Amino acid sequence: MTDIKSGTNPLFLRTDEIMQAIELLFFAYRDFTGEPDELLAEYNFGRAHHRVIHFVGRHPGITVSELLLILRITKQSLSRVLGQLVREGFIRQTPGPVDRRQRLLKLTAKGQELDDKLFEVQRQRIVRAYKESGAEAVAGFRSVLLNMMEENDRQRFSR
Amino acid sequence: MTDIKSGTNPLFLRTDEIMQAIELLFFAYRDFTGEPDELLAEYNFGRAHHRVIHFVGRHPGITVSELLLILRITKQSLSRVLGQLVREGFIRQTPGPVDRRQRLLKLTAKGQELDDKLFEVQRQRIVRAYKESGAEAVAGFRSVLLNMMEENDRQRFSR
DNA sequence: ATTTTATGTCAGTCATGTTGACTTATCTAT
DNA sequence: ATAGATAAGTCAACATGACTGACATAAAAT
Repeated sequence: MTDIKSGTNPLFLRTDEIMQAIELLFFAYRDFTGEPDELLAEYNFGRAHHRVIHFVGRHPGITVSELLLILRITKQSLSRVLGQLVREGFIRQTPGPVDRRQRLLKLTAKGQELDDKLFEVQRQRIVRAYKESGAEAVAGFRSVLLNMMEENDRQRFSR
Repeated sequence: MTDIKSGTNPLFLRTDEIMQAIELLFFAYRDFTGEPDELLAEYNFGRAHHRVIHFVGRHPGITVSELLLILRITKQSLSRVLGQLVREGFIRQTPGPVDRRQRLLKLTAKGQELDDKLFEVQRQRIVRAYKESGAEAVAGFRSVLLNMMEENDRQRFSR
């Protein structure tokens, strides 16, 4: 049961390797979100706004409940940031053509502009890391992260 | 300048690949922190407590200012969670033997026990992801995350 | 003796999450 | 046609974890 104690444990599964993985994720995620956070602060927005802009940008016409499923937060939490984004003209809501209870979400030109800016700072960091690591490493990076997330979300990445 | 428009752009640097990287990090990090968060909630602790327990566990005798440098938060923020952990007997503070202004931090047996529990849930997720991806993928994963973080923190991982 | 450093504390604010209760409009099924 | 379910929104209260700014104490360094 405890791989830790069995001598046959492959190197990459040893305790200190796992410990390093935990810290790698902590430091990389902290820096990955740091630059966008600075940019968002200029708009008096936070990371929650970023996530909404990102997923609406990626899925134009997404409904509120679909967005809630992705973000895994309550509608009250979403309501606050989404309300701000709509009031300030970053996101537009249109009634669903089939089901008129739905509010389909889309970025406005202003919202798209912010989305582009946010993407650009993250793109630069990722491109640098990808270039320095090479195509093969990138495939490994993708595989490990995919296997680390809950199974039902992995489908988003199948092609 | 814009690699996006040049046709010579390698596959793994294309816009949609970078976009996927952003989402991979979001979903993987969300699930990576989800289980520890549930465990911590039983103690009325949050993610901030986890980080303190983790880094004190990894660096017994660390000083408050060293911890602040790693976490990149203010001492007032640290003070609240550290104070709780000390009052509730998870961390012990001892005056520095050389510089008596310092408070060297160590986990108590109780703190070590929680650290072990937290490590175990994260270990299981990482081991699963590592096993399913293989040793080569793990090397790529490490490389990309290392190159994604700020340079001065990379030294922690050099061996 | 003075200044700097390590740590801690008080007070107030902000962003982002939570629970619970309730409303309105609209769709679905009997 | 009506009853119930669903999509979305709102009000209120609360917790966590970040922030700024001001100030206090003890010990080290100059």
